[in-house]
Amino acid sequence: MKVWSTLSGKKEDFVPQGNEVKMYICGVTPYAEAHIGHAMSYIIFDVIRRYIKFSGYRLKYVQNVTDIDDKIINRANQQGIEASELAKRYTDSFFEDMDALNILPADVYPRATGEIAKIIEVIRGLIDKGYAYEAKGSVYFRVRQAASYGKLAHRDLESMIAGARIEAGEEKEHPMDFVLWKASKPGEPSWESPWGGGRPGWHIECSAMSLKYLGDTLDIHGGGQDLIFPHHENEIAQSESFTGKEPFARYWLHNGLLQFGEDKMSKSLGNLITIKEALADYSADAIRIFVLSSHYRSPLKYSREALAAAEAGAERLRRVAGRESDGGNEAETIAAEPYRKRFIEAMEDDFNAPQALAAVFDLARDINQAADIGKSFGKAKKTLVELAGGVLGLTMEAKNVFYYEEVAATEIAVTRKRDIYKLIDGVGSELLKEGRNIDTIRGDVNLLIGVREALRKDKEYKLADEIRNKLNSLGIAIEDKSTFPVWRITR
RNA sequence: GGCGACGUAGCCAAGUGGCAAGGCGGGGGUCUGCAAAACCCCUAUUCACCGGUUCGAAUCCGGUCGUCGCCUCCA
Repeated sequence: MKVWSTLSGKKEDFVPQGNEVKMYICGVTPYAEAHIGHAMSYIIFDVIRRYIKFSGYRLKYVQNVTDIDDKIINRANQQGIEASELAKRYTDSFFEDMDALNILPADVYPRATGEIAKIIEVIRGLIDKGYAYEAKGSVYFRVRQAASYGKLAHRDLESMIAGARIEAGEEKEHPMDFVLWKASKPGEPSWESPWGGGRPGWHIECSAMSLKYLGDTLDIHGGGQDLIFPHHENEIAQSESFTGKEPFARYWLHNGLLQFGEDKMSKSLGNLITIKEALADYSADAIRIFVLSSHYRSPLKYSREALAAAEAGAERLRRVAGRESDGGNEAETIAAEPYRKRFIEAMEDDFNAPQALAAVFDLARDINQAADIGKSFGKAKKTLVELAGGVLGLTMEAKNVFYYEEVAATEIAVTRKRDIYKLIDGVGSELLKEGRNIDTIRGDVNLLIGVREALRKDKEYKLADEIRNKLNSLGIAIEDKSTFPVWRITR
């Protein structure tokens, strides 16, 4: 397996320290709803994690929650609630989103506010070793002391200062020094420390948590490209200075950022679409396919067209997964191995999900073809579910698909004589309702299909087609299979 | 200003020296009472532009134009 590491700037052979891969992915600061840029990042690392497990490694996955910081405090003040309450609200919401996107939960979700003791221990160690200093109740990291500062972002201190957008805090020795412990102002959330009341700086929590839960050296540390500098650079400086061990993380993986129109989607630009909004319009599978159809290190542009295309592709995979192998000749079963091989080769090469996905789509076509001509495809379907479901994390659940259940002839006869348009109208008005309940129309739709089947039998195609067309325009698609009709809600 | 990435069909997007993956869309066909779904065929002689290296370049080198990211909170 080859992985591109930001630190070396090239593809490297992936060799973990032991057979349990230690993976740390930067989590969120819960002060607002998570947006689809977050979805992109966490889907990518979910797939990477699933693939590593698929290859036979054990794995421990840690993701932090930065549940205290300036933005949380400010927002909470605006809303007149406690910072902890705001953080909890959005943390809960974040977990809901992750679950809805079929992202496997981390093994540990440490919270900054739950790890104060470890954070203080690390800061104290850094002070003792001369890498940090206290000033007016805050503690800063002394960047000049970390010889290799800038190695991840591939910059040196000089060129960073040349950027000239740095405001030198008067308490800092050097403009690039960053805060490890921030003295709290009156009324702000505060924790006791050797330097007085305060709260942890943003970067230190990740160092403290990864050291605590994964040890001095991680195998994979990941996050969005926007975290390379300063966040991950600072993590390296803190962690390696504290432990005296290099490297802090063997492989640094960073995903490209989601763009919205011409700009990056970000909280500060306010041009974001939340995960919940996206899920209201598109299935989790569609969002995953959208993300995985581009390489993880490349930027990706959000568009309704791209999501709609992904949804159509997702629908095709769902249908394949739902096809039943009606026996067929096992000896003639289609070979799934070539696809599996292609899939693995693609993923082995720096997690080339677009190519892996291409193999999945080709396999899907092969299965459909086999199904159409009555060949057996049980094993191939199993492979499809294993790869697309298990590794790429697609649910492939056909939602809102219903099978016609036979209706008594007498009931059909009675309904045929009465106003079937009324039935259709009833179905339509329920479908258009805000909090519509599909269950309430199932019986009526089923009855309409039963009537339609009777009409077709009697070759009264005009009315039969009218029923189908009317339901279709209401968002109910009917497929007349050779055995029995299937209907689905299309919107 | 410094650092970096990218520019491939109508749209999204792989490929990084040897005949241009995949998805969506579009056109034609098979199946069907007709549809839908599925399947089959077609849909980039060409990879922003210009020049160079090479037997051979979308892929390497130089230049031009354009887009985006980071350098400041951010997945």
